[in-house]
Formats: sequence, structure tokens, C-alpha cells
Amino acid sequence: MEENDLLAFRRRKLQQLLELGVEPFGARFDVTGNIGDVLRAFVEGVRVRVAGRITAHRNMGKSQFLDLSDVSGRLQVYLSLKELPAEQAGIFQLVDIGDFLGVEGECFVTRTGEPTIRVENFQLLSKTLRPLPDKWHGISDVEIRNRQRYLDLIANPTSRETFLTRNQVLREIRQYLEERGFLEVETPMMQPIAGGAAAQPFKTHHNALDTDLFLRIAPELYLKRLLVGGFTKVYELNRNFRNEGLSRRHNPEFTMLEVYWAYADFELMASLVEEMICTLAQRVTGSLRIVHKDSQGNTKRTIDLSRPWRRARYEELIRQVDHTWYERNREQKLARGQELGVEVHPGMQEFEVTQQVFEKLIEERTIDPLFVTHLPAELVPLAKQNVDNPALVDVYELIINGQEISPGYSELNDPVVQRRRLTEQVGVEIQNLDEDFLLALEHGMPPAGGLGVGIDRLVMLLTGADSIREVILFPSLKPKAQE
RNA sequence: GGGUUGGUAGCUCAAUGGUAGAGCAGCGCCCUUUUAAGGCGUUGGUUGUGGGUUCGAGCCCCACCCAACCCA
Repeated sequence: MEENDLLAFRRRKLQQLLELGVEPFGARFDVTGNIGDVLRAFVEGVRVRVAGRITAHRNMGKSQFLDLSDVSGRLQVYLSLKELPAEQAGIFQLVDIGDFLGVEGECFVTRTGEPTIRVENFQLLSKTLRPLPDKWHGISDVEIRNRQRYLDLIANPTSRETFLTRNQVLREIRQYLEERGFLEVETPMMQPIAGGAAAQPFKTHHNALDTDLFLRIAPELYLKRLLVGGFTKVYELNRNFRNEGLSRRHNPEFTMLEVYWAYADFELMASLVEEMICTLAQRVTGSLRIVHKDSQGNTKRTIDLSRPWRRARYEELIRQVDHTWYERNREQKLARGQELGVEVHPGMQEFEVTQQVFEKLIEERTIDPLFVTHLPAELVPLAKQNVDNPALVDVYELIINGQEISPGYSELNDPVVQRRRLTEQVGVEIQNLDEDFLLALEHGMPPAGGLGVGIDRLVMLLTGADSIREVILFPSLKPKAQE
């Protein structure tokens, strides 16, 4: 690799530090707290020890001001080269923006009112060999932000906030469910048959067993086995993997919440998720009105999460688009679909044409929360059929901000019907039928409600992120070609 | 997979087909309460990669790589 001057200067300083007997990569340094802690507990005259990365340097000659930063905040420290021991003053000449520094000193407030630490001694905790991004403009290149997330986190406060929000969302979900008696469980991510959803799985191989395994596309079939086993309230909050393309809304690995509640139904699950998301929004954003802004700070959209959320049957919504829709045969639906400007092709089955109309003309245009209920049975093979109309299933699909946020079912627990409906779905590929799951159902599963929540999309909703890559620390990207 | 747009200094961005620039960062000097500190001086480039057109290419053409957006 070519060494430019910026790198050469830093390597030279590293060498000079070694010659002075200074360990350039530091060691344990006991701190009073992180930067946020020290700022919150700031009292003039109190001695503190604090560490962080140098993110700014204001050189006034004998007076030196540095900003130390970590994820919790930024703190100014002051060094007087005249007051520091000569040895330390010499080492200071070799310190750069980007280095990690540990300092000890007294809290004071400057003339301009800034809380500051008067440094009595410092330790270099890590020499940085490369320059950091621009202090003012940060990093705007989306590719660098995603590939070198650490630079994004250093330079862009909104990125830090997004990931802190994500953490808070996960914590609040766990707390909400634990308070209601749900038990967190872990089920296999590597499965002999990837079931529980319709998606292409990633394939891998177990050498010792000499058998192919698949990364799970959903935990559903294992969580239901736990209902068979006597658990009544379980949830899993972890990664699923789907072998599909990348887009603004899709990452091959994504985080999913699934919840199962014995003796409940889809209506109860809808109420559970409605209350959960409102609780989250209130705690995380402080409001039920979620405002999304563009980069200029203008409001793009406002999402009103006020309860109760609208519930409407699938058929009713389709009829609002075209009140004669269900009186048309397949060919007429295809023709009408084309008129309405949705993608149709001649081989589509009737329910698929209808689903296209639903996705393009209803789902994508729905901003405030909407529970769509009673979907066609073909779309959801793992849900219970409606007692009055077996062509429909007792499910909801929650839509917010034009995206599916959460599905919920009255779970199908009839092993005979389940076998038939899975067989219809997989067609001739009987080897994909999860016989072990059907065996479990034959041992008896209680009627139950289940729900899923796409966590990445939920975080997008709460933070206003436009792309799933903004809410995943290390999103999937095409690897850079090696030299 | 298809279409559109983009890739220039460490970062943020300029540059009619005619000498590749600025701010910040860096380097040197001055400055004892600054905070996007300031002042003076200064270094830094295989313009994503590979071809082509041209007297001359960051700019035009072709292919490829990577990304963003839209579509499938």
C-alpha cells in the first residue's frame, strides 16, 4: 500500500513515542465514568479521570484545548503546557486528533461557560495511524458509512442515535413481554428443513453429520413445538435469513420478533402488538405522533399512532378500490388489474392478482396503522381458517408507513388440515414437508395466537430512516474485490 | 436481472475538451480560557479500473468494478 504523507507523519510520531519509552497503545486506565457520566456529575473542583477519543484540538500556544468524545458525549479538556511536567509536554507534541487519551484533573468552567477538565497528567491510550473524517462535514458517502460503520459512528451523531434507539427498542420489547409473563426462548437457526415462511433459504453443510442444513427463514415451527410441550407464552427475538436480493427494505439477515400465546387468537394478538408499539413509541420518541424529516429538516410525513388503530377486512379494502372486484372472473380481474396500473401477468392465479392490487393500491398508500384482517387462505398456510368462511383465515396484517410491520394469526393446530395446506403450498416438493413438525402437532397443540414483528422496519418507522441499511450496524453489501 | 445517476486530495466539494482547485485535516511558525479558535507560510492527485477517439480527456465513446435510486 502506498504511504501518503498523512500516514507517514503519524508513523513517525509512533516511532518517536517508542523512542521516548511511551507505550503508544496504552493499557488499563481506570475512569470515573464515561464522558456522559462525568458531564452529568460535573462539579467544579472535583478531580476526575476520564478517557476518550480526541475529536478536536484548539491550539492557543501555551494553552491547549481538546475535545474528548465517546458514544455518550463530548467533553473539553484543557492542558497548560507551562504547568504540565516537561516530559508530558513533550509527549503532547506527538498526540493527534483521533488518538485515545486518558486524563486526570480537576473540573472547572471556562470564561465562556464550558465544563472543562484541567489536565494534571495524561496517558496516551491508543495512537491512531489514520486521519479521521472531517470534523464538520462528517461522512456523507453512503458506501463508506455502511462499509466502515465505525467512521460513521465517530463522525455522524444521528447515526449514533439511531443505533442507541435500536437498542432501546429491543430492551423495551423484552421488558413489555416479560412483564406480561412471556418467556424468551432460543430455537435453531440451523434447520434441516427451512419452514415457517415462503422464502429461499441459505444452505450450509454439517461436516460431521455429512448433512445439509439451512439457515432459518423463520422460527415459527419450533416455537409451536414449544406450545405442544406445554409452554403457554413464549417469544423469540433474533435473526432470520432469507436468500433474496438487497433493497431499501430488505437485508438478507434481519431481526424478527415472534410471540406465541396459548388459548389466544389473532384479535388478542392485534391488541397485544398495538399496545406494545404504542408503549415503545411513547418511551422511545416521547410521542405517538412520529414525524419523519428529510435531510433539510422538512417534514416528510407524520404517522399518527393514536389508538384505537383501524381494523378492516381484506375484502372490504379491495372493494373500496373496485366494488365489483369479486364479481369478476380471473380474466376480468387481470384486465382490471392492468387498468389500475398494477403488475399482472397471464399465469397469475386469481388470489395473486388480488394480492397485487392490495400491495400496490392499499398497502403502499397506508401511512397510519391499519390492521387488515381475514386474508385469503392461500396467502397464509399456517393460520386457522375462518369458521364462517373457510376461504379466509383468521389473521391480521399490520401496515404502517406503507410497509408490513407485523402479521398475526389464530394458529392452525389441526394436524390433518395443516398437512393438507402445507402440501398444497409446497406442491410436489414433498421432501420439504416438515414431518417432525406435523408429528408434534399430532401430539396436540393448544389453540393459540401468534405474531411476528419485523424489528428493522419498526426501527425505521421510529427513527425515520429511509433505508434498512441505516438501522443495521453492518448491512449486507457486495464484497469489495481484493487487489 | 433492466434503467437512471454518481465515484476528483484523508474528509466535504469545485473545475466550456486546453496548466486539476478551495475549505477542513496535515506540516512549519506566532499566540495562556478557545470551542467550526485566529494569524502567516506550506505539502498533498495514476480524477474507480482497463481500453478507445483527439494535437490535447476529470469531461466524449466502449467494457468492467462499486454505490445510490427506480423497476422486476
